[in-house]
Amino acid sequence: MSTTTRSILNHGGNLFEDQQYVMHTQLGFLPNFPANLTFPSLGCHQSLKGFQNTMGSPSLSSETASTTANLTETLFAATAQKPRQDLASSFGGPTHHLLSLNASSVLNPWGWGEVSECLSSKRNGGENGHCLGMSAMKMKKIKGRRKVREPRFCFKTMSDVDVLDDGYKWRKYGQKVVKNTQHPRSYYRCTQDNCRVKKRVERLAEDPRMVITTYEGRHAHSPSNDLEDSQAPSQLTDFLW
DNA sequence: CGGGTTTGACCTGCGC
DNA sequence: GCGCAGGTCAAACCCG
Repeated sequence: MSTTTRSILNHGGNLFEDQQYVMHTQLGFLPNFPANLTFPSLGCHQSLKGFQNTMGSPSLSSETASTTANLTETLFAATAQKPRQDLASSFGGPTHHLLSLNASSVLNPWGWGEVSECLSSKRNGGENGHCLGMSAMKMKKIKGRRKVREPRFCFKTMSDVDVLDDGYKWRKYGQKVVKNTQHPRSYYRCTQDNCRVKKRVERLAEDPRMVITTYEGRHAHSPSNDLEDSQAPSQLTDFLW
């Protein structure tokens, strides 16, 4: 067991479950996920940056705990779900942080503007120095043509495995070496019929330990059997490196 | 044999 | 129009 894994287990031991919950929450995997996805102003990119900090740190400092609390806040806000007490306490974050969301945050739509901001961090001098997929300018043009695109969500995860088990079954349909990167980008599609959700997986050039996952679209089905399988103990270990 | 992966070719959009 | 780069296709291949 890695140091990171021990760290996670020492801080509640429920991180996988919560991470899975997080992913499901973000991507519309939950059956009651609102049709109009909303995110508070914290934004996906910053949220998962906080998550990454938590995952990557050998021990949870007050700062990362606070960040994680914000992240949790964000994610619960997205679905207006009741926050999990165990998660809040495990991260050392005051529970009231999770409950202090105002309605405007919940109702604040996470539109293309924020997606663009997230994806164009390189162009805008973002600290991560990588651009996930389409540039802001490109998307602007597409938007101008009213070309409808599925919502996208991106996040970083420190992992040895490229493809994180999110409860769904994916089929790889392409791989491409992106310019100025050492690692190829892989393209996946959901294998479910009538489900057009796609995801891209690549590793961060600056830190190959970090996996960048970008989801596009929303599942029109539940994880069902796949999710049950993914929650088997053996696969939990795989997921948590 | 069916399902998944690999990989070169092809398509599309954008900048010049 | 051309070249470049990202994204997708699909035939070949692999594996259980």
